[in-house]
Amino acid sequence: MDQKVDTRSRILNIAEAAVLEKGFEATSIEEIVAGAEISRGGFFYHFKDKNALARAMLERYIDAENTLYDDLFARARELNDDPLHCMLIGLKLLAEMLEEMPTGHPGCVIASTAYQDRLFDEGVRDLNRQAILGWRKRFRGMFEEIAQVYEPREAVNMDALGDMVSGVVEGGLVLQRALREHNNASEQIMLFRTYLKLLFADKK
Amino acid sequence: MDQKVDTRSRILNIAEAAVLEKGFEATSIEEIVAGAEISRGGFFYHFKDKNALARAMLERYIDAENTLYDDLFARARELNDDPLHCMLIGLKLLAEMLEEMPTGHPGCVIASTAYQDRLFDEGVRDLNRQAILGWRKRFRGMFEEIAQVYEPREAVNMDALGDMVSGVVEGGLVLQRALREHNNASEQIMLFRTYLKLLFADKK
DNA sequence: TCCCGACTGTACTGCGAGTCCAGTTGACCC
DNA sequence: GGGTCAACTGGACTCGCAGTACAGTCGGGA
Repeated sequence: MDQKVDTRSRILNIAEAAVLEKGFEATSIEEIVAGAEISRGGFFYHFKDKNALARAMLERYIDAENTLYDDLFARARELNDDPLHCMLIGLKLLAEMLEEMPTGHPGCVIASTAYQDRLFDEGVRDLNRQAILGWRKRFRGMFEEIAQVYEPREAVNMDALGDMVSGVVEGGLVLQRALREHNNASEQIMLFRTYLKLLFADKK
Repeated sequence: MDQKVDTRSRILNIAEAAVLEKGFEATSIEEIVAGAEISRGGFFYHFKDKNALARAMLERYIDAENTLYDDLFARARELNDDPLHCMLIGLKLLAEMLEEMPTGHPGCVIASTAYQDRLFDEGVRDLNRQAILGWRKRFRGMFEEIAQVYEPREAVNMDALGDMVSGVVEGGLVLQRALREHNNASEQIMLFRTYLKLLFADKK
Protein backbone atom coordinates (compact mmCIF):
# COMPACT_ATOMS: atom_id res chain seq x y z
CA MET A 1 0.00 0.00 0.00
CA ASP A 2 2.73 2.38 0.94
CA GLN A 3 4.32 2.07 -2.48
CA LYS A 4 1.28 3.90 -3.75
CA VAL A 5 2.09 6.92 -1.61
CA ASP A 6 4.17 9.31 -3.66
CA THR A 7 7.72 9.94 -2.60
CA ARG A 8 7.16 13.50 -1.46
CA SER A 9 4.42 12.47 0.97
CA ARG A 10 6.50 9.55 2.12
CA ILE A 11 9.36 11.91 2.94
CA LEU A 12 6.94 14.17 4.82
CA ASN A 13 5.48 11.27 6.79
CA ILE A 14 8.84 9.95 7.86
CA ALA A 15 10.17 13.41 8.61
CA GLU A 16 7.11 14.44 10.64
CA ALA A 17 7.32 11.37 12.83
CA ALA A 18 11.04 11.88 13.41
CA VAL A 19 10.77 15.63 14.02
CA LEU A 20 7.91 15.24 16.50
CA GLU A 21 9.83 12.59 18.33
CA LYS A 22 13.15 14.34 18.64
CA GLY A 23 13.05 17.81 17.17
CA PHE A 24 13.94 19.29 13.84
CA GLU A 25 17.67 19.71 14.21
CA ALA A 26 18.16 16.28 15.68
CA THR A 27 16.60 14.73 12.59
CA SER A 28 19.18 14.17 9.86
CA ILE A 29 18.47 14.02 6.16
CA GLU A 30 20.43 10.80 6.20
CA GLU A 31 17.84 9.05 8.36
CA ILE A 32 14.92 10.52 6.46
CA VAL A 33 16.20 9.14 3.17
CA ALA A 34 16.92 5.81 4.84
CA GLY A 35 13.37 5.67 6.20
CA ALA A 36 11.79 6.71 2.93
CA GLU A 37 14.10 4.39 0.99
CA ILE A 38 15.33 6.97 -1.44
CA SER A 39 18.72 8.50 -2.21
CA ARG A 40 20.02 11.80 -0.88
CA GLY A 41 19.75 13.18 -4.38
CA GLY A 42 16.08 12.22 -4.40
CA PHE A 43 15.47 14.17 -1.22
CA PHE A 44 17.02 17.33 -2.59
CA TYR A 45 15.06 16.87 -5.78
CA HIS A 46 11.86 17.38 -3.76
CA PHE A 47 13.08 19.90 -1.19
CA LYS A 48 15.80 22.41 -1.93
CA ASP A 49 16.91 22.30 1.72
CA LYS A 50 15.73 21.45 5.22
CA ASN A 51 13.95 24.76 5.43
CA ALA A 52 11.71 23.82 2.50
CA LEU A 53 10.97 20.56 4.28
CA ALA A 54 10.01 22.44 7.43
CA ARG A 55 7.70 24.69 5.48
CA ALA A 56 5.95 21.80 3.77
CA MET A 57 5.57 19.96 7.09
CA LEU A 58 4.13 23.01 8.77
CA GLU A 59 1.68 23.63 5.92
CA ARG A 60 0.47 20.08 6.08
CA TYR A 61 0.22 20.10 9.87
CA ILE A 62 -1.77 23.34 9.95
CA ASP A 63 -4.16 22.08 7.27
CA ALA A 64 -4.72 18.89 9.21
CA GLU A 65 -5.33 20.80 12.44
CA ASN A 66 -7.81 23.13 10.76
CA THR A 67 -9.68 20.23 9.22
CA LEU A 68 -9.75 18.57 12.62
CA TYR A 69 -11.29 21.65 14.25
CA ASP A 70 -13.79 21.96 11.41
CA ASP A 71 -14.92 18.37 11.82
CA LEU A 72 -14.95 18.45 15.59
CA PHE A 73 -17.12 21.52 15.95
CA ALA A 74 -19.35 20.54 13.04
CA ARG A 75 -20.04 17.29 14.88
CA ALA A 76 -20.60 19.22 18.11
CA ARG A 77 -23.07 21.48 16.33
CA GLU A 78 -24.99 18.46 15.14
CA LEU A 79 -25.32 17.31 18.72
CA ASN A 80 -26.40 20.64 20.19
CA ASP A 81 -27.47 23.86 18.60
CA ASP A 82 -26.73 26.15 21.53
CA PRO A 83 -23.38 27.89 20.90
CA LEU A 84 -22.14 27.38 24.45
CA HIS A 85 -22.99 23.71 24.57
CA CYS A 86 -21.58 23.26 21.11
CA MET A 87 -18.29 24.69 22.34
CA LEU A 88 -18.34 22.55 25.47
CA ILE A 89 -19.02 19.42 23.46
CA GLY A 90 -16.31 20.32 20.94
CA LEU A 91 -13.74 20.78 23.70
CA LYS A 92 -14.75 17.50 25.30
CA LEU A 93 -14.31 15.74 21.95
CA LEU A 94 -10.93 17.40 21.55
CA ALA A 95 -9.86 16.33 25.02
CA GLU A 96 -11.01 12.77 24.38
CA MET A 97 -9.16 12.70 21.10
CA LEU A 98 -5.94 13.78 22.78
CA GLU A 99 -6.42 11.20 25.49
CA GLU A 100 -7.08 8.36 23.10
CA MET A 101 -3.73 8.74 21.44
CA PRO A 102 -1.92 5.97 23.29
CA THR A 103 1.53 7.52 23.24
CA GLY A 104 0.10 10.94 23.89
CA HIS A 105 -0.33 13.59 21.26
CA PRO A 106 2.76 13.83 19.09
CA GLY A 107 3.30 17.39 20.20
CA CYS A 108 2.63 20.54 18.36
CA VAL A 109 4.79 21.61 15.49
CA ILE A 110 3.85 25.22 16.23
CA ALA A 111 5.72 25.39 19.52
CA SER A 112 8.56 23.36 18.14
CA THR A 113 8.96 25.83 15.30
CA ALA A 114 8.52 28.87 17.51
CA TYR A 115 11.40 27.80 19.72
CA GLN A 116 13.82 27.14 16.91
CA ASP A 117 12.78 29.93 14.61
CA ARG A 118 16.20 31.13 13.58
CA LEU A 119 16.57 27.87 11.74
CA PHE A 120 13.74 28.88 9.46
CA ASP A 121 13.10 31.67 7.01
CA GLU A 122 10.50 34.41 7.25
CA GLY A 123 8.01 32.34 5.24
CA VAL A 124 7.92 29.56 7.79
CA ARG A 125 7.60 31.97 10.67
CA ASP A 126 4.74 33.76 8.94
CA LEU A 127 2.95 30.50 8.28
CA ASN A 128 3.12 29.81 11.99
CA ARG A 129 1.81 33.26 12.82
CA GLN A 130 -1.08 33.06 10.37
CA ALA A 131 -2.14 29.69 11.74
CA ILE A 132 -2.42 31.01 15.29
CA LEU A 133 -4.19 34.15 14.11
CA GLY A 134 -6.61 31.90 12.24
CA TRP A 135 -7.39 29.97 15.39
CA ARG A 136 -7.80 33.23 17.31
CA LYS A 137 -10.40 34.36 14.77
CA ARG A 138 -12.15 31.01 14.75
CA PHE A 139 -12.57 30.77 18.51
CA ARG A 140 -13.18 34.46 19.03
CA GLY A 141 -16.10 34.13 16.60
CA MET A 142 -17.50 31.21 18.56
CA PHE A 143 -17.12 33.04 21.88
CA GLU A 144 -18.87 36.10 20.52
CA GLU A 145 -21.76 33.93 19.43
CA ILE A 146 -21.92 32.53 22.94
CA ALA A 147 -21.77 36.01 24.45
CA GLN A 148 -24.85 37.00 22.46
CA VAL A 149 -26.85 34.37 24.30
CA TYR A 150 -25.06 34.27 27.66
CA GLU A 151 -24.00 37.28 29.70
CA PRO A 152 -20.33 36.80 30.71
CA ARG A 153 -19.99 37.05 34.47
CA GLU A 154 -16.70 38.88 34.08
CA ALA A 155 -15.50 41.11 31.27
CA VAL A 156 -12.89 39.35 29.16
CA ASN A 157 -10.89 40.26 26.10
CA MET A 158 -12.37 38.09 23.38
CA ASP A 159 -9.15 37.93 21.34
CA ALA A 160 -7.27 36.75 24.40
CA LEU A 161 -10.00 34.20 25.16
CA GLY A 162 -9.70 32.92 21.59
CA ASP A 163 -5.95 32.65 22.02
CA MET A 164 -6.49 30.79 25.25
CA VAL A 165 -7.70 27.72 23.38
CA SER A 166 -4.44 27.54 21.44
CA GLY A 167 -2.45 28.53 24.50
CA VAL A 168 -3.97 25.87 26.74
CA VAL A 169 -3.40 23.20 24.12
CA GLU A 170 0.18 24.31 23.45
CA GLY A 171 0.94 24.69 27.14
CA GLY A 172 -0.60 21.31 27.90
CA LEU A 173 1.51 19.68 25.22
CA VAL A 174 4.66 21.31 26.58
CA LEU A 175 3.88 19.92 30.05
CA GLN A 176 3.08 16.52 28.61
CA ARG A 177 6.35 16.39 26.72
CA ALA A 178 8.44 17.61 29.60
CA LEU A 179 6.74 15.49 32.25
CA ARG A 180 6.39 12.39 30.09
CA GLU A 181 2.83 12.06 31.27
CA HIS A 182 -0.06 11.26 28.96
CA ASN A 183 -3.09 13.32 29.64
CA ASN A 184 -1.94 16.78 30.71
CA ALA A 185 -3.15 18.41 27.52
CA SER A 186 -6.60 16.85 27.76
CA GLU A 187 -6.83 17.73 31.46
CA GLN A 188 -5.93 21.33 30.70
CA ILE A 189 -8.62 21.47 28.04
CA MET A 190 -11.16 20.11 30.49
CA LEU A 191 -10.15 22.79 33.00
CA PHE A 192 -10.59 25.42 30.35
CA ARG A 193 -14.01 23.96 29.63
CA THR A 194 -14.93 24.43 33.28
CA TYR A 195 -13.76 28.03 32.95
CA LEU A 196 -16.21 28.60 30.10
CA LYS A 197 -19.03 27.01 32.08
CA LEU A 198 -18.38 29.41 34.95
CA LEU A 199 -17.92 32.42 32.70
CA PHE A 200 -21.06 31.91 30.63
CA ALA A 201 -23.39 30.56 33.31
CA ASP A 202 -26.22 33.04 32.98
CA LYS A 203 -28.54 33.28 29.98
CA LYS A 204 -29.43 36.79 28.96
CA MET B 1 32.32 45.54 36.30
CA ASP B 2 31.89 42.64 33.96
CA GLN B 3 35.54 41.68 34.35
CA LYS B 4 34.60 40.75 37.88
CA VAL B 5 32.12 38.21 36.61
CA ASP B 6 33.85 34.86 36.42
CA THR B 7 34.27 33.22 33.06
CA ARG B 8 31.79 30.44 33.67
CA SER B 9 28.98 32.89 34.46
CA ARG B 10 29.97 35.04 31.53
CA ILE B 11 29.64 32.03 29.23
CA LEU B 12 26.25 31.23 30.72
CA ASN B 13 25.04 34.81 30.31
CA ILE B 14 26.07 35.03 26.69
CA ALA B 15 24.77 31.56 25.93
CA GLU B 16 21.43 32.16 27.62
CA ALA B 17 20.79 35.33 25.65
CA ALA B 18 21.74 33.63 22.38
CA VAL B 19 19.76 30.46 23.07
CA LEU B 20 16.63 32.34 24.09
CA GLU B 21 16.88 34.45 20.98
CA LYS B 22 17.42 31.74 18.42
CA GLY B 23 17.35 28.31 20.00
CA PHE B 24 19.94 25.96 21.32
CA GLU B 25 21.05 24.27 18.13
CA ALA B 26 21.29 27.54 16.25
CA THR B 27 23.75 28.87 18.81
CA SER B 28 27.31 27.87 17.98
CA ILE B 29 30.12 27.50 20.47
CA GLU B 30 32.10 29.75 18.12
CA GLU B 31 29.82 32.71 18.80
CA ILE B 32 29.62 32.00 22.52
CA VAL B 33 33.40 32.11 22.90
CA ALA B 34 33.53 35.21 20.70
CA GLY B 35 30.95 36.93 22.90
CA ALA B 36 32.61 35.84 26.12
CA GLU B 37 36.05 36.72 24.72
CA ILE B 38 37.63 33.39 25.51
CA SER B 39 39.16 30.63 23.43
CA ARG B 40 37.41 27.45 22.37
CA GLY B 41 39.69 25.56 24.68
CA GLY B 42 38.48 27.76 27.52
CA PHE B 43 34.90 26.88 26.82
CA PHE B 44 35.57 23.16 26.92
CA TYR B 45 37.55 23.64 30.10
CA HIS B 46 34.32 24.74 31.82
CA PHE B 47 31.80 22.55 30.00
CA LYS B 48 32.66 19.15 28.68
CA ASP B 49 30.15 19.60 25.83
CA LYS B 50 27.06 21.52 24.79
CA ASN B 51 24.93 19.18 26.86
CA ALA B 52 26.71 20.26 30.04
CA LEU B 53 26.11 23.85 29.03
CA ALA B 54 22.40 23.16 28.57
CA ARG B 55 22.22 21.54 31.97
CA ALA B 56 23.92 24.45 33.70
CA MET B 57 21.68 26.94 31.93
CA LEU B 58 18.57 25.03 32.87
CA GLU B 59 19.65 24.77 36.50
CA ARG B 60 20.27 28.49 36.68
CA TYR B 61 17.03 29.30 34.95
CA ILE B 62 14.94 27.09 37.21
CA ASP B 63 16.57 28.56 40.31
CA ALA B 64 15.85 32.06 39.11
CA GLU B 65 12.24 31.21 38.33
CA ASN B 66 11.74 29.63 41.75
CA THR B 67 13.24 32.63 43.49
CA LEU B 68 10.99 34.87 41.43
CA TYR B 69 7.88 32.96 42.49
CA ASP B 70 9.04 32.99 46.12
CA ASP B 71 9.50 36.74 46.08
CA LEU B 72 6.35 37.46 44.16
CA PHE B 73 4.01 35.51 46.41
CA ALA B 74 5.81 36.61 49.57
CA ARG B 75 5.17 40.18 48.51
CA ALA B 76 1.56 39.30 47.69
CA ARG B 77 1.14 37.76 51.14
CA GLU B 78 2.39 40.95 52.72
CA LEU B 79 -0.31 42.85 50.89
CA ASN B 80 -3.19 40.52 51.72
CA ASP B 81 -3.51 37.64 54.10
CA ASP B 82 -6.41 35.92 52.41
CA PRO B 83 -5.09 33.00 50.32
CA LEU B 84 -7.30 33.75 47.34
CA HIS B 85 -6.44 37.42 47.24
CA CYS B 86 -2.80 36.60 47.78
CA MET B 87 -2.92 34.37 44.70
CA LEU B 88 -4.77 37.00 42.68
CA ILE B 89 -2.28 39.67 43.64
CA GLY B 90 0.64 37.38 42.88
CA LEU B 91 -0.70 36.60 39.43
CA LYS B 92 -1.27 40.27 38.76
CA LEU B 93 2.32 41.01 39.77
CA LEU B 94 3.52 38.21 37.50
CA ALA B 95 1.49 39.54 34.59
CA GLU B 96 2.82 43.05 35.14
CA MET B 97 6.35 41.74 35.32
CA LEU B 98 5.97 39.97 32.00
CA GLU B 99 4.45 43.06 30.46
CA GLU B 100 7.15 45.37 31.65
CA MET B 101 9.84 43.48 29.79
CA PRO B 102 10.08 45.76 26.76
CA THR B 103 11.05 43.08 24.24
CA GLY B 104 8.69 40.63 25.84
CA HIS B 105 9.75 37.81 28.07
CA PRO B 106 12.78 36.00 26.71
CA GLY B 107 10.79 32.81 26.45
CA CYS B 108 10.90 29.84 28.61
CA VAL B 109 13.81 27.47 28.53
CA ILE B 110 11.50 24.69 29.67
CA ALA B 111 9.51 24.58 26.46
CA SER B 112 12.60 25.10 24.40
CA THR B 113 14.24 22.12 26.05
CA ALA B 114 11.11 19.99 25.88
CA TYR B 115 10.92 20.38 22.14
CA GLN B 116 14.53 19.52 21.45
CA ASP B 117 14.98 16.89 24.09
CA ARG B 118 16.88 14.34 22.05
CA LEU B 119 19.73 16.81 22.02
CA PHE B 120 20.02 16.40 25.76
CA ASP B 121 20.76 13.58 28.14
CA GLU B 122 18.46 12.07 30.72
CA GLY B 123 19.78 14.42 33.42
CA VAL B 124 18.66 17.52 31.59
CA ARG B 125 15.27 16.03 30.86
CA ASP B 126 14.83 15.08 34.49
CA LEU B 127 15.77 18.55 35.65
CA ASN B 128 13.03 19.90 33.45
CA ARG B 129 10.56 17.39 34.80
CA GLN B 130 11.40 18.10 38.43
CA ALA B 131 11.00 21.83 37.91
CA ILE B 132 7.48 21.48 36.56
CA LEU B 133 6.56 19.00 39.29
CA GLY B 134 7.86 21.54 41.79
CA TRP B 135 5.61 24.23 40.42
CA ARG B 136 2.69 21.80 40.42
CA LYS B 137 3.26 21.18 44.10
CA ARG B 138 3.72 24.85 44.89
CA PHE B 139 0.52 26.00 43.22
CA ARG B 140 -1.47 22.97 44.21
CA GLY B 141 -0.65 23.82 47.83
CA MET B 142 -1.82 27.37 47.37
CA PHE B 143 -5.05 26.28 45.71
CA GLU B 144 -5.78 23.83 48.50
CA GLU B 145 -5.35 26.61 51.00
CA ILE B 146 -7.81 28.68 49.01
CA ALA B 147 -10.25 25.77 48.82
CA GLN B 148 -10.28 25.56 52.61
CA VAL B 149 -11.74 29.04 52.77
CA TYR B 150 -13.70 29.20 49.53
CA GLU B 151 -16.01 26.50 48.19
CA PRO B 152 -15.10 25.81 44.55
CA ARG B 153 -18.15 26.25 42.34
CA GLU B 154 -17.06 23.33 40.20
CA ALA B 155 -15.02 20.30 41.12
CA VAL B 156 -11.51 20.55 39.71
CA ASN B 157 -8.45 18.34 39.83
CA MET B 158 -6.02 20.27 42.03
CA ASP B 159 -2.91 18.86 40.40
CA ALA B 160 -4.20 19.89 37.00
CA LEU B 161 -5.09 23.33 38.33
CA GLY B 162 -1.56 23.67 39.67
CA ASP B 163 -0.21 22.66 36.30
CA MET B 164 -2.43 25.22 34.67
CA VAL B 165 -0.30 28.05 36.02
CA SER B 166 2.78 26.65 34.30
CA GLY B 167 0.74 25.68 31.25
CA VAL B 168 -0.82 29.09 30.81
CA VAL B 169 2.57 30.79 31.14
CA GLU B 170 4.26 28.35 28.77
CA GLY B 171 1.41 28.50 26.29
CA GLY B 172 1.33 32.28 26.44
CA LEU B 173 5.04 32.44 25.78
CA VAL B 174 4.69 30.11 22.79
CA LEU B 175 1.98 32.36 21.34
CA GLN B 176 4.05 35.45 22.05
CA ARG B 177 7.06 34.01 20.28
CA ALA B 178 5.15 32.74 17.30
CA LEU B 179 2.96 35.83 16.89
CA ARG B 180 5.70 38.34 17.63
CA GLU B 181 3.33 40.16 19.92
CA HIS B 182 4.27 41.44 23.35
CA ASN B 183 1.66 40.78 25.93
CA ASN B 184 0.03 37.46 25.15
CA ALA B 185 1.55 35.76 28.15
CA SER B 186 0.42 38.46 30.57
CA GLU B 187 -3.06 38.51 29.01
CA GLN B 188 -3.31 34.76 29.41
CA ILE B 189 -2.33 35.04 33.06
CA MET B 190 -4.97 37.69 33.60
CA LEU B 191 -7.58 35.41 32.02
CA PHE B 192 -6.50 32.62 34.32
CA ARG B 193 -6.86 35.02 37.22
CA THR B 194 -10.45 35.69 36.17
CA TYR B 195 -10.98 31.93 36.14
CA LEU B 196 -9.87 31.69 39.75
CA LYS B 197 -12.15 34.55 40.72
CA LEU B 198 -15.11 32.73 39.20
CA LEU B 199 -14.12 29.36 40.61
CA PHE B 200 -13.58 30.54 44.17
CA ALA B 201 -16.31 33.15 44.42
CA ASP B 202 -18.17 31.82 47.45
CA LYS B 203 -16.74 31.83 50.96
CA LYS B 204 -17.54 28.75 52.96
C1' DT C 1 11.44 7.45 -31.03
C1' DC C 2 12.39 10.90 -28.13
C1' DC C 3 11.62 13.56 -24.27
C1' DC C 4 10.94 14.37 -19.52
C1' DG C 5 10.13 13.95 -14.76
C1' DA C 6 11.63 11.28 -11.09
C1' DC C 7 14.89 9.76 -9.46
C1' DT C 8 20.24 7.15 -8.28
C1' DG C 9 25.07 7.58 -7.07
C1' DT C 10 29.16 9.69 -6.24
C1' DA C 11 32.26 13.11 -5.32
C1' DC C 12 32.99 17.46 -3.36
C1' DT C 13 32.91 21.83 -0.04
C1' DG C 14 32.16 23.85 4.31
C1' DC C 15 30.78 24.27 9.02
C1' DG C 16 30.47 23.23 13.64
C1' DA C 17 31.18 19.85 17.59
C1' DG C 18 34.25 17.61 20.05
C1' DT C 19 39.30 15.74 21.09
C1' DC C 20 44.07 16.26 22.19
C1' DC C 21 47.58 18.41 23.83
C1' DA C 22 51.50 21.41 24.54
C1' DG C 23 52.34 25.64 26.35
C1' DT C 24 51.43 30.23 29.20
C1' DT C 25 50.19 33.05 33.16
C1' DG C 26 49.13 34.51 37.67
C1' DA C 27 48.06 33.30 42.57
C1' DC C 28 49.07 31.14 46.71
C1' DC C 29 52.05 28.08 49.45
C1' DC C 30 56.19 26.61 51.66
C1' DG D 1 62.50 31.85 45.04
C1' DG D 2 60.91 27.52 43.50
C1' DG D 3 56.95 24.47 42.90
C1' DT D 4 52.21 23.63 42.19
C1' DC D 5 47.82 24.25 40.48
C1' DA D 6 43.77 26.22 38.28
C1' DA D 7 42.51 28.78 34.48
C1' DC D 8 43.14 29.37 30.60
C1' DT D 9 45.36 30.00 25.00
C1' DG D 10 46.05 28.19 20.46
C1' DG D 11 46.41 25.05 16.99
C1' DA D 12 45.85 20.76 14.69
C1' DC D 13 42.94 17.13 14.02
C1' DT D 14 38.53 13.92 13.22
C1' DC D 15 33.88 13.31 12.28
C1' DG D 16 29.09 13.94 11.02
C1' DC D 17 25.92 16.45 8.53
C1' DA D 18 24.03 20.09 5.19
C1' DG D 19 24.20 21.45 0.87
C1' DT D 20 26.13 21.53 -4.23
C1' DA D 21 26.97 19.61 -8.62
C1' DC D 22 26.30 16.81 -12.00
C1' DA D 23 26.34 12.70 -14.88
C1' DG D 24 23.69 8.89 -15.59
C1' DT D 25 19.29 5.67 -15.39
C1' DC D 26 14.57 4.30 -16.07
C1' DG D 27 9.72 4.13 -17.21
C1' DG D 28 5.74 6.31 -19.26
C1' DG D 29 3.37 9.38 -22.39
C1' DA D 30 3.16 12.31 -27.19
